[in-house]
Amino acid sequence: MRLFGEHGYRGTTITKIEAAAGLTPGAGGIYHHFKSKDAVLAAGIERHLARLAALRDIRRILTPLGDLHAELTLTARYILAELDHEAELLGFLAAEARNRPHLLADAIEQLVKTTFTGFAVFIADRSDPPLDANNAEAIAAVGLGSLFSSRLLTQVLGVQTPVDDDRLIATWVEMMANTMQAGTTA
Amino acid sequence: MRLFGEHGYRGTTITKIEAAAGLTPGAGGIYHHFKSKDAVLAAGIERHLARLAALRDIRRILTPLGDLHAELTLTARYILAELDHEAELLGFLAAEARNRPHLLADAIEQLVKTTFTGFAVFIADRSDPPLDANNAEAIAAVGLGSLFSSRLLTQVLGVQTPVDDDRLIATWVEMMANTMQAGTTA
Amino acid sequence: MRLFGEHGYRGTTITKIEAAAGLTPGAGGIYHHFKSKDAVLAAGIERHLARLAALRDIRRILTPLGDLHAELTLTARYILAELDHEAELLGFLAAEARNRPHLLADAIEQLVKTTFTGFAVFIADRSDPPLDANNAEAIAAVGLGSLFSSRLLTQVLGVQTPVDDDRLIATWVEMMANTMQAGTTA
Amino acid sequence: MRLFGEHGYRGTTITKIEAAAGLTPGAGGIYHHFKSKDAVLAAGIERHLARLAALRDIRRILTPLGDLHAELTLTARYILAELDHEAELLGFLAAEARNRPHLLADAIEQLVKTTFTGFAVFIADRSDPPLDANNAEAIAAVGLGSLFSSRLLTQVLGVQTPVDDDRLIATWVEMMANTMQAGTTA
DNA sequence: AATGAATGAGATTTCATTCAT
DNA sequence: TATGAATGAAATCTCATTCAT
Repeated sequence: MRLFGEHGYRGTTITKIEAAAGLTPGAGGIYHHFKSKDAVLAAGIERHLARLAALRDIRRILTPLGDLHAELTLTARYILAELDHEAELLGFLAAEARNRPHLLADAIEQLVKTTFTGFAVFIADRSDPPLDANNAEAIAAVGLGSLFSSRLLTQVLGVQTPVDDDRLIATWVEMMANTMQAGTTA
Repeated sequence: MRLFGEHGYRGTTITKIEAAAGLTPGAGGIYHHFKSKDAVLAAGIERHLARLAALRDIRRILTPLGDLHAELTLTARYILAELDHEAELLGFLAAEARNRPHLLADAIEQLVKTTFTGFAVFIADRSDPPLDANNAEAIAAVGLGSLFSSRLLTQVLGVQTPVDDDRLIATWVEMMANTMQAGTTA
Repeated sequence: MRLFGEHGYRGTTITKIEAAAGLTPGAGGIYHHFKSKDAVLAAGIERHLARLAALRDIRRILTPLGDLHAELTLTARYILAELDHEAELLGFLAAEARNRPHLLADAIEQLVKTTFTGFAVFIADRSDPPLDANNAEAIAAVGLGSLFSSRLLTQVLGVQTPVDDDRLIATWVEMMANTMQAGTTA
Repeated sequence: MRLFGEHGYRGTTITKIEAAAGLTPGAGGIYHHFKSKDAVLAAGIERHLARLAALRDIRRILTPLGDLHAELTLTARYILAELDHEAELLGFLAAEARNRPHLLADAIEQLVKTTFTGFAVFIADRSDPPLDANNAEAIAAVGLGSLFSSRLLTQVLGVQTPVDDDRLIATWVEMMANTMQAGTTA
């Protein structure tokens, strides 16, 4: 998966995979373990998905601490950490999402959608006054977008953001908390 | 560039490019116009960069209208429109950023950094009370991130976001305005 | 087709074909002329079939000469000559008929069936007294079988028959004429 | 031998043979029983040859019954039955005769020549008036050819003959008897 | 400027065979 | 005797690039 993440599907040759796995390069040794190059990738994605599934429900870490700022900070840190942990998968998704949708649709679903929904529910619940689902969804989109973006820019596009994590998180928490407490959106 | 954006560098064969350009596929006709496949790509990127350069300074559209909400709405629309317009380039960047950094480093700089800096200056100036550069930068990062993310997710990862543009922009404007007027950050 | 006839489908490597065609062996040059190895074979078979089609109707050479012996001798010579001419195709058919029925079904039809039917009609017509279609068919099967066999044994199985063509034909003509004139079959 | 007959030499992989033999496919288990793939085939052919050797002399079934028609019918049935019984070997011979003559030359000799010689002797003896060896040989070639052909066409080329066995044999017996009793050949 | 044709390099995959366990 | 694992060799096919016309 490291190779796939770094060089994309085509760029990751069977020969390189074999070399990286300690097999004689070019001897076709992986074919005793996987049916095809596609199958190697599928197995790699599967492994990542299994891990993601274990952490599927973001709400598990969104337990009320009584302090909204603390909760938001924790959430932000958690999401960034997760994205970092799945950097390989993310890089690969970015490079190949349009080429191999069949393999990746599920991976993307899990990486993005559940997080999004979970966060929207959290926002609706913890806002004061409580927000309707529509507004909560929109706020979740804006909020998560900021965090995703931070990693997509660096990990996918290779841009170095001029704001470090601590500052980003602090600002983000402030903005989210403001929004959830003022609670007035269109 | 459409081909490069859709299929990546390796996936875009010289033969396909020739076919798309009205030359006989496989006859090597492009080599009368470009020195190599790399040169075709470089020229394509160049063209996009030229266009971006013309729009380089986001501040040109951030002229004070007197109404912060209106200004922010305009800004958001403009940025999303720009990202849509450069979808091909964006797609290609995502797929190949790690493979061909030499060609793309500049493109990315221009696409992201200038927008970012310009927006940060706008935020610093229009906040009430005025913010220092540090805080403005962090807010710009969060704000722009949301917008970038919206396009990166759909165009690069192929995820369909459950919030449409109008709602996203409205919410985003609200949050940004709140932040810029309350002005209290860590 | 010579190569396919001699070494079968798998035994005829693209590399050998290229070498035989004056291309650099192993450089994939045929792929500018044929889509795949299968297509090379298909084109070869097509060419043979076109030739067979031109000679499709054996009855054209079975014109009445007034002399049954002469007619039969001519027929035998003609059929053996045809089989010799299509030796490559025949060899290939024998080697691959069970592996690649899709490509070869037509070829076999033309090589065998039309000859068979045409000959049966001739027998029915020229027998004295005339024979019904059933009997004529059976005699055609026995008669053509002898001739086919002579070539199948040598060309396909590599057996050298101890009887030369002239003697074989003379005997065959005698037996056929006997049968067609005595005319009593079960 | 079933595999070799169905898929040819190259098409029959060691892996398939192992699977069919109840060994773990791909583990190389046959190499404890045979030195090489060639040796597996050689042993298979050997076994068939042993069987053929037992039946080597067609004359054993050509014992005079006093009734020529009956004797010929029996002979025809016997030969067709033998060819059916050795269908696997026959199929393999057709597919590989030109590729692996070293392994098969003997097999073919035995399958064809002894039958041929035996039958020629029978014809010479039982004809009335007795025929010289030359004529008998030619008649044997024509006669056996019809029977061989019937099986070669169906088993090797996959052609369905429009004449069933009973009718074929009846006609064949008639023609052979006619010839052996009229006895006038060129 | 365009094309038909070719080619070196390299990609994925298959397979007979070997070998330590 | 059987197996998991590996490997050299080779097969089909792709592709960027060149070149004479």
